[in-house]
Amino acid sequence: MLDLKLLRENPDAVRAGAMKKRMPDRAAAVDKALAIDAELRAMLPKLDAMRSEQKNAGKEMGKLGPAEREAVLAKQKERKVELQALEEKEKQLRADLDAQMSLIPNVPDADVPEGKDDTENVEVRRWGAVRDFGCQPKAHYEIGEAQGWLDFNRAAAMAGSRNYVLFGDLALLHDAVLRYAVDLLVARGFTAVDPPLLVRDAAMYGTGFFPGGEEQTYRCEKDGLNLIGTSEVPVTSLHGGEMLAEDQLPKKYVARSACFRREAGTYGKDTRGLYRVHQFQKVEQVIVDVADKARSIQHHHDICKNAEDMLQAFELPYRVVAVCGGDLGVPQAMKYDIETWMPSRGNYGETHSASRFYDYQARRLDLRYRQKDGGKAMWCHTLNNTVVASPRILIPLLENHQQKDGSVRLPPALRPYLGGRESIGKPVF
RNA sequence: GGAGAGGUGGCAGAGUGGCCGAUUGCGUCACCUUGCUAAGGUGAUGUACCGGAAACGGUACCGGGGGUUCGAAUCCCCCCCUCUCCGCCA
Repeated sequence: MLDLKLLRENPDAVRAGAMKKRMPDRAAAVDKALAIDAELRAMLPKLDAMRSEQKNAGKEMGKLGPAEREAVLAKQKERKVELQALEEKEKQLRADLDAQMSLIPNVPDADVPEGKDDTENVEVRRWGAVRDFGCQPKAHYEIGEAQGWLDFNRAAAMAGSRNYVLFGDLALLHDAVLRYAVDLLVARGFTAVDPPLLVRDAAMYGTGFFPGGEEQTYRCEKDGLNLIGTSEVPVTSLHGGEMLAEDQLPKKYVARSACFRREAGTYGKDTRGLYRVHQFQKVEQVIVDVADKARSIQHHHDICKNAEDMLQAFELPYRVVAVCGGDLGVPQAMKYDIETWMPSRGNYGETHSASRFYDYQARRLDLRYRQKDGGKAMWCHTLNNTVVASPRILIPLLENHQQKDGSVRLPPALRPYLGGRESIGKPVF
């Protein structure tokens, strides 16, 4: 949610922001919101005055004698009818305004590149040399199925497409990367969190996934609950409705959770393998801090570095891209994606997504803090980034570290999590 | 699933129809006093919105939504949440 004042003072910037995100419908919400706001403001002074009159006259009544009382009472009843009509109108306008406001996207920062979709994201930096295999490397699913680590058919039979079963050492590797990610972040001062996976609409709305993301979300209609697509939702919502003290900030959380996505509208896209699946595990970093743009940007770099350090420890080549306007979501002000080299795709594939929101989520979540020394109540700033999402990260791990015989070398960082072994798998090719 | 008790400001906790935007305590801030790891005194201290250059004035908000009433934190209805007891259960 944006500040209504920003909308009034600089509607062009907000409208241009929505257009930069390639969301013309949402840009239209700016004008709708302003029109409703104008109508509301036109009636408010009159409404407030009427209420004031009504209130004062009512108070006086308590002190009046029976005769005068009758006269005032009659007058009051008249006013009441008039007031009720106005209040009905006010209520409607406020509801409409709120609906439009919740559609208006966060304004992308100046450092967000222009562009229509992910093909126009701009590379910021690159790390690691892409390995020359000297032959066609195997895809992760070829290695995984040959090793008996992966089964898509049985998964599809019981759960539908875009599902998988991990077995044996791959299941252990899956757990190892997640555990490594949690340990890394805990060592850097983050607090581990195990959050709810089923949340109310308010949490989806508060983090900006609703309205708009309903089609991507599994919903338990009976209970009015939603399966999270990322632990960003419950973790950012943790302090929703609270008034934090400035010296409690920043809050730095690292959550490991299952994530669920319907992937509606992606039929025929990334159908093979572990890239696009309905259910996965993710370790997510979330920061809640004071309303300071420079600090948000610093955090943004820090959480990117956390993810990059992990990829470097995994010895996986990656690049960081600045996500362009057209590929940016509704609530983000700026986003970096980290893409890891995936030989089977012959390209970098998205494995991480680091976003900063400023106070956009905090306003929706009613997430505030009080400034030190008796200062004002302020909306917090929020950020988040993937540390690791698996099984997607298993794609580059298997493919980049595969050996000729189909076994997979383990980077030293992961060995302690797999009994000290230097590789997994037997010769299969 | 059944029975009961509750949800009030940063926190604790009063308030059962008008004198309540809300006693009081704690916390916080300012000033004063005094000094010896401290204490005491005085005052200020919610959020949002509207009008205003500002001072300030006004309105709304006592879990959420409806209703009764001239008037609701207070009465009625629905929903949500928390706690206790019983049942069931990984």
